[in-house]
Amino acid sequence: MAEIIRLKREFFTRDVLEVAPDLLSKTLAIKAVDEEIRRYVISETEAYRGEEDKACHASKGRTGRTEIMYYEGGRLYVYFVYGMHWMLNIVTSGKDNPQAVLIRGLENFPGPGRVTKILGIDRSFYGEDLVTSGRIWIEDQGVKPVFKTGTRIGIDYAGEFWKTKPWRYYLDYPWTI
DNA sequence: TCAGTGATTAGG
DNA sequence: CTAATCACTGAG
Repeated sequence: MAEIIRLKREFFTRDVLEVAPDLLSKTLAIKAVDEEIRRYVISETEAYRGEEDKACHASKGRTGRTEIMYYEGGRLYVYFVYGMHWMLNIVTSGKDNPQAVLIRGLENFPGPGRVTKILGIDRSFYGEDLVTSGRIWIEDQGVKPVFKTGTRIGIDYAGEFWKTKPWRYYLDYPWTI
Protein backbone atom coordinates (compact mmCIF):
# COMPACT_ATOMS: atom_id res chain seq x y z
CA MET A 1 0.00 0.00 0.00
CA ALA A 2 1.58 3.24 -1.15
CA GLU A 3 1.89 6.17 1.20
CA ILE A 4 0.01 9.35 0.41
CA ILE A 5 2.41 12.26 0.26
CA ARG A 6 1.77 15.97 -0.19
CA LEU A 7 3.89 17.27 -3.06
CA LYS A 8 6.82 19.40 -1.92
CA ARG A 9 8.72 22.27 -3.50
CA GLU A 10 11.11 19.98 -5.37
CA PHE A 11 8.27 18.52 -7.40
CA PHE A 12 7.32 21.91 -8.82
CA THR A 13 10.75 23.44 -9.38
CA ARG A 14 11.51 21.07 -12.26
CA ASP A 15 11.02 21.91 -15.95
CA VAL A 16 7.37 22.22 -16.98
CA LEU A 17 7.77 19.43 -19.55
CA GLU A 18 8.47 17.04 -16.65
CA VAL A 19 5.93 18.45 -14.22
CA ALA A 20 2.94 18.60 -16.60
CA PRO A 21 2.81 14.84 -17.32
CA ASP A 22 3.81 14.02 -13.71
CA LEU A 23 0.71 15.83 -12.43
CA LEU A 24 -1.54 13.27 -14.13
CA SER A 25 -3.15 10.85 -11.63
CA LYS A 26 -2.08 13.11 -8.77
CA THR A 27 -4.85 14.26 -6.43
CA LEU A 28 -5.86 17.88 -6.03
CA ALA A 29 -7.12 18.43 -2.49
CA ILE A 30 -9.14 21.50 -1.56
CA LYS A 31 -10.92 22.64 1.58
CA ALA A 32 -14.51 23.59 0.88
CA VAL A 33 -16.28 26.37 2.79
CA ASP A 34 -17.59 23.77 5.25
CA GLU A 35 -13.94 22.83 6.00
CA GLU A 36 -14.46 19.44 4.41
CA ILE A 37 -11.57 18.28 2.22
CA ARG A 38 -12.52 17.26 -1.31
CA ARG A 39 -10.19 15.38 -3.62
CA TYR A 40 -10.08 15.20 -7.41
CA VAL A 41 -7.77 13.26 -9.73
CA ILE A 42 -5.98 15.39 -12.34
CA SER A 43 -6.68 13.94 -15.79
CA GLU A 44 -5.48 16.52 -18.31
CA THR A 45 -2.71 19.15 -18.32
CA GLU A 46 -0.90 21.48 -20.69
CA ALA A 47 2.61 22.93 -20.50
CA TYR A 48 3.43 26.59 -21.15
CA ARG A 49 7.14 27.14 -21.31
CA GLY A 50 8.84 30.51 -20.89
CA GLU A 51 9.01 33.79 -22.77
CA GLU A 52 10.10 32.11 -26.00
CA ASP A 53 6.89 30.01 -26.11
CA LYS A 54 4.52 32.19 -28.16
CA ALA A 55 1.52 30.40 -26.63
CA CYS A 56 2.63 31.28 -23.09
CA HIS A 57 1.26 34.47 -21.55
CA ALA A 58 4.81 35.28 -20.45
CA SER A 59 5.82 35.64 -24.12
CA LYS A 60 4.80 39.29 -23.70
CA GLY A 61 7.17 39.62 -20.76
CA ARG A 62 6.53 40.52 -17.15
CA THR A 63 3.12 42.15 -16.62
CA GLY A 64 0.78 42.45 -13.67
CA ARG A 65 -0.97 39.27 -14.69
CA THR A 66 2.08 37.14 -15.47
CA GLU A 67 4.19 38.32 -12.51
CA ILE A 68 3.54 35.16 -10.50
CA MET A 69 4.96 32.97 -13.28
CA TYR A 70 8.37 34.46 -12.50
CA TYR A 71 8.25 33.07 -8.95
CA GLU A 72 9.69 29.73 -7.90
CA GLY A 73 7.47 26.72 -8.77
CA GLY A 74 4.51 25.73 -6.61
CA ARG A 75 2.40 28.91 -6.83
CA LEU A 76 -0.96 29.18 -8.54
CA TYR A 77 -1.40 31.34 -11.61
CA VAL A 78 -5.13 32.06 -11.87
CA TYR A 79 -6.65 34.28 -14.52
CA PHE A 80 -10.05 35.16 -15.99
CA VAL A 81 -10.82 34.70 -19.67
CA TYR A 82 -13.70 35.22 -22.13
CA GLY A 83 -15.53 37.18 -19.46
CA MET A 84 -16.74 33.97 -17.87
CA HIS A 85 -14.08 31.45 -16.90
CA TRP A 86 -11.28 31.20 -14.38
CA MET A 87 -8.22 29.21 -15.49
CA LEU A 88 -6.12 27.28 -12.96
CA ASN A 89 -2.37 27.02 -13.58
CA ILE A 90 0.54 25.78 -11.50
CA VAL A 91 3.83 27.65 -11.76
CA THR A 92 6.90 25.45 -12.33
CA SER A 93 10.71 25.65 -12.53
CA GLY A 94 12.92 28.19 -10.79
CA LYS A 95 12.73 31.92 -10.13
CA ASP A 96 12.65 34.17 -13.22
CA ASN A 97 11.86 31.25 -15.53
CA PRO A 98 8.16 31.78 -16.36
CA GLN A 99 6.55 28.38 -16.86
CA ALA A 100 3.14 27.02 -15.86
CA VAL A 101 0.88 23.98 -16.19
CA LEU A 102 -2.74 24.56 -17.12
CA ILE A 103 -5.07 22.13 -15.33
CA ARG A 104 -7.39 21.27 -18.22
CA GLY A 105 -9.34 18.49 -16.60
CA LEU A 106 -10.16 16.45 -13.51
CA GLU A 107 -11.61 12.96 -13.55
CA ASN A 108 -15.37 13.36 -14.28
CA PHE A 109 -14.89 17.10 -14.81
CA PRO A 110 -13.19 17.72 -18.18
CA GLY A 111 -12.54 21.30 -19.34
CA PRO A 112 -10.42 24.03 -17.68
CA GLY A 113 -13.45 26.23 -17.00
CA ARG A 114 -15.31 23.39 -15.33
CA VAL A 115 -12.27 22.58 -13.17
CA THR A 116 -12.35 25.99 -11.50
CA LYS A 117 -16.11 25.95 -11.24
CA ILE A 118 -16.20 22.64 -9.36
CA LEU A 119 -13.26 23.67 -7.15
CA GLY A 120 -14.54 27.18 -6.48
CA ILE A 121 -11.30 28.74 -7.73
CA ASP A 122 -11.32 32.49 -8.27
CA ARG A 123 -9.08 35.57 -8.06
CA SER A 124 -8.39 34.93 -4.36
CA PHE A 125 -6.28 31.89 -5.30
CA TYR A 126 -3.84 33.92 -7.42
CA GLY A 127 -0.36 33.41 -5.95
CA GLU A 128 -1.47 30.71 -3.47
CA ASP A 129 1.42 28.37 -2.61
CA LEU A 130 0.57 24.67 -3.03
CA VAL A 131 3.47 23.74 -0.75
CA THR A 132 2.33 25.73 2.30
CA SER A 133 -1.37 26.53 1.75
CA GLY A 134 -3.96 25.27 4.19
CA ARG A 135 -6.78 25.30 1.65
CA ILE A 136 -5.30 23.75 -1.50
CA TRP A 137 -2.52 21.25 -2.19
CA ILE A 138 -1.63 18.20 -4.27
CA GLU A 139 -1.09 14.62 -3.10
CA ASP A 140 0.69 11.65 -4.64
CA GLN A 141 -1.44 8.55 -4.13
CA GLY A 142 1.25 6.38 -5.70
CA VAL A 143 -0.58 5.86 -8.97
CA LYS A 144 1.49 5.63 -12.15
CA PRO A 145 -0.31 7.42 -15.00
CA VAL A 146 -0.79 5.89 -18.44
CA PHE A 147 -1.18 8.88 -20.69
CA LYS A 148 -1.20 10.23 -24.21
CA THR A 149 0.01 13.53 -25.64
CA GLY A 150 -1.50 15.98 -28.11
CA THR A 151 -1.25 19.58 -29.22
CA ARG A 152 -2.42 22.40 -27.00
CA ILE A 153 -5.96 23.74 -27.35
CA GLY A 154 -7.06 27.27 -28.18
CA ILE A 155 -3.69 28.76 -29.12
CA ASP A 156 -4.06 29.40 -32.86
CA TYR A 157 -2.47 32.80 -32.34
CA ALA A 158 0.87 31.19 -31.40
CA GLY A 159 2.01 30.25 -34.91
CA GLU A 160 2.75 26.87 -36.47
CA PHE A 161 5.95 26.11 -34.55
CA TRP A 162 4.46 26.50 -31.07
CA LYS A 163 0.97 25.36 -31.99
CA THR A 164 2.21 21.91 -32.97
CA LYS A 165 4.22 21.14 -29.83
CA PRO A 166 2.81 17.97 -28.19
CA TRP A 167 2.56 19.64 -24.80
CA ARG A 168 -0.93 18.49 -23.82
CA TYR A 169 -1.06 15.42 -21.62
CA TYR A 170 -4.14 13.37 -20.76
CA LEU A 171 -4.94 10.11 -19.02
CA ASP A 172 -5.53 7.26 -21.40
CA TYR A 173 -8.45 5.36 -19.90
CA PRO A 174 -9.06 1.93 -21.47
CA TRP A 175 -12.83 2.56 -21.50
CA THR A 176 -12.55 5.79 -23.51
CA ILE A 177 -11.04 4.05 -26.56
C1' DT B 1 -21.83 27.05 -35.36
C1' DC B 2 -21.86 31.00 -32.28
C1' DA B 3 -23.11 34.40 -28.48
C1' DG B 4 -21.91 35.67 -23.96
C1' DT B 5 -18.94 38.35 -20.86
C1' DG B 6 -15.26 41.29 -18.61
C1' DA B 7 -10.18 41.44 -17.30
C1' DT B 8 -6.00 42.60 -19.44
C1' DT B 9 -3.04 44.65 -22.66
C1' DA B 10 -1.09 47.74 -26.23
C1' DG B 11 -1.47 51.99 -28.25
C1' DG B 12 -2.87 57.03 -28.74
C1' DC C 1 -8.81 57.08 -22.71
C1' DT C 2 -10.11 53.28 -26.59
C1' DA C 3 -10.37 48.93 -28.80
C1' DA C 4 -8.91 44.23 -29.60
C1' DT C 5 -8.10 39.96 -27.79
C1' DC C 6 -8.94 35.90 -25.29
C1' DA C 7 -4.99 28.78 -22.68
C1' DC C 8 -13.82 28.57 -22.90
C1' DT C 9 -18.58 26.70 -22.42
C1' DG C 10 -23.21 25.52 -23.41
C1' DA C 11 -27.12 25.98 -26.16
C1' DG C 12 -29.14 25.11 -30.78
